[in-house]
Amino acid sequence: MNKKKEITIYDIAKELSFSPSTISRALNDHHSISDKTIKLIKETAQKMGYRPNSIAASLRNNKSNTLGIMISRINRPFIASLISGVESRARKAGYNVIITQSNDIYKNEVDNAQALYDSRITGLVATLAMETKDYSHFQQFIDQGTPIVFVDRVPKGLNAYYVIIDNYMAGYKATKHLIEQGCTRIAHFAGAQHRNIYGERRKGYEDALLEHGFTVDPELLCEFSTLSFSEGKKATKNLLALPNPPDGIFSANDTAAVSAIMYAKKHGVRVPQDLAIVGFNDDPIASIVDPGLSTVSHPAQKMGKISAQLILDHTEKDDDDLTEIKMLKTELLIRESSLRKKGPVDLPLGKQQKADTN
Amino acid sequence: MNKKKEITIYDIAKELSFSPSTISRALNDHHSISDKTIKLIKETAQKMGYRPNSIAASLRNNKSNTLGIMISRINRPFIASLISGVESRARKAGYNVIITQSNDIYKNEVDNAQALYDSRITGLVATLAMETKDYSHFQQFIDQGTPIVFVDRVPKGLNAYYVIIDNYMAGYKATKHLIEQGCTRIAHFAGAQHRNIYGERRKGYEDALLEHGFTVDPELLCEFSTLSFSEGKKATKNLLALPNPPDGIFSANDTAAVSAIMYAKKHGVRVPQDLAIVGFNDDPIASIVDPGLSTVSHPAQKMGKISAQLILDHTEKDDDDLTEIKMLKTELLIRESSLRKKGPVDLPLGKQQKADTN
DNA sequence: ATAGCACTCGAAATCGATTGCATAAATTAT
DNA sequence: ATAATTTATGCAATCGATTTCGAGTGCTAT
Repeated sequence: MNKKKEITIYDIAKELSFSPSTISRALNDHHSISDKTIKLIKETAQKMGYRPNSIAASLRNNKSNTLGIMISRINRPFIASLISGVESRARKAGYNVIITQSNDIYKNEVDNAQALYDSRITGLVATLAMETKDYSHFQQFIDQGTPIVFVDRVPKGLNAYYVIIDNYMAGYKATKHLIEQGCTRIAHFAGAQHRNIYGERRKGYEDALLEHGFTVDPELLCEFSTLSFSEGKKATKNLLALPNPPDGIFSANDTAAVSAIMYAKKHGVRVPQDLAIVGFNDDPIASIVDPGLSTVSHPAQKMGKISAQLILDHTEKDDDDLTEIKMLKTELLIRESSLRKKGPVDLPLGKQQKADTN
Repeated sequence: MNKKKEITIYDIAKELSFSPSTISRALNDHHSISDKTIKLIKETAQKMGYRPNSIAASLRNNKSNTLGIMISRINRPFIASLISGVESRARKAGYNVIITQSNDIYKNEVDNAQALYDSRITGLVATLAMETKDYSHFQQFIDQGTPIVFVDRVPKGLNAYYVIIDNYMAGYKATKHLIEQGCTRIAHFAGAQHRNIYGERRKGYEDALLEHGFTVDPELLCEFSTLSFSEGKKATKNLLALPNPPDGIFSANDTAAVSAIMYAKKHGVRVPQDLAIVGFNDDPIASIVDPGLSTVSHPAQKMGKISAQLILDHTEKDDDDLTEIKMLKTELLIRESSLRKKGPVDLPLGKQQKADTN
């Protein structure tokens, strides 16, 4: 092996006949070292090719300059944006970011929690796996005073920060919008009901119906386990085969909503005239599908940045109270998939396209 | 603060009147500790709530059980899948994964390289920023014997592993397919030419044209800096306004290709009859846009897994030769955007849809 | 002139896990 | 029965940076 020897502060100390303490202090701009000495030491360090060993520093300081992320799967637009936000904010502050994905499996989430704990992360940003119903694997972080920020899919009642959106109101507004567009039988594609976001979106849907004089028809309420493309397709098929099919669908995500649009189109059901559809998330596919999918947009990147910031701020405080809840605004983006009435609408017109590169 | 004291192997040692050495060995199933003692120590560790401090282990072992990832931006389907593959393979082997994104900016890439180096990562998986032309920030890893796996967007001539696809052949086949579909004036949306993937795709395009008796018309060669949606739209507009507009486009990514489809549709140009289009990557939008976008699919997740595996395998060898090149197969997925001729085609029919969840 | 203070810097302990060397006991081989 | 192993464990150094005590120098104020 041809490994070059690594330069440590001891090497610099020997070179300059200083003590390692002085080197360390100089490199960290400690006030008790003269400017001249600091300059000399930094220049020498540079010249010798010194690079700090952050592992050693982490051990000594008992903190790792690392944030941990627990998510279901990276390969989803909302999640990718969330991570992106966490990473960019964290790195600006000199923190690394470790990612772990559960693939929505509870056991993976527990294992990942162990791995992140063992890495002595400074803080944790977590969205729950679809399966997760027990939260005891988070207790170790709380016991150690390691701040947790739960984002989007969150548990109830843990001593942690929360960064969420108002799912109830978003579901309410989306359904109300469909009603205003003249829909009288509105179906709902719902996710697993023990997960807060799906339960709340559904509640918003139901309340909007009830407040406008409709009833909640169980026939029109489709509960999905994953809200996948194929699940959406199958549900759409069933709905359209009903003796009294719906004329509107509010889907708890865009994937299932898009599958509904595509199925409907293929079978001669006009969107939005025969079937108006609203999704959730504003994934890239929402602005690509034809007709464009009306949907609820999350500020995903922003949620990530805020999550990272909460942790960074927390480490500078000395109290261990962290019950702050940040609820961010969503926006109902109205595209063609739900726009039946011409003329002015009292809601903002959604963006039609999104730029992206590769 | 209410932090519980952390349990270390010293605490276990005191509790059981063993030495810390014995505790350490027992927890690692060292052969020189009796089964009985191992069992006792592990049970006690469990009972006391012991959790290993991987930072301390990393310092002592001078390796971190961490892989580093350098990518342009997470928020792209190909990249997200790549990361997903690295993460899942790495975690199975007990490694953490640190992500860094450059946003295609050279300076960020250099800074991220420093941060990853300072974290003493076991290995690095990297795809280059669009801007990057100088590779000296990778030298420090090579000097230390830290393996680098370059994926997709790779530099030339560094002592590293490579995981790539045959961009030349993919570009050649895509163009040939358009020719076979009857196109006679085929445009190309090209990316920055100093980046290998875009240069190679273009070369494949040009050679396919030449070999089939066409010439390369500079008017039809559009070089993009980012291959974004808006860039694609503008280029399509220009092309269609030509006195002699193209009847086919091979785009080096899907985003620009989809923008071309949407622009053409909006302006009464029929796809594929008047304008056949092939993209690259098989992003989710490719199977959502109408007509479905023919495209070249990458095995992104697999590339990630292979990259992680190369590093894991490398750490078990003791030679420092790492010039292995893995070239993976791509597949031309033919959808409606390029399918002019009915009847049998000598290429496999692409998948029409992809499932995803949220 | 001497106490008081600011400024520079060093010695040594510390963070927690690992491991080469040494030791002692137990088992096997000759 | 004695030598040769094997088994089981401890001591102490080590990884590299940080930090608590000090200690020494030079300067100002009284």
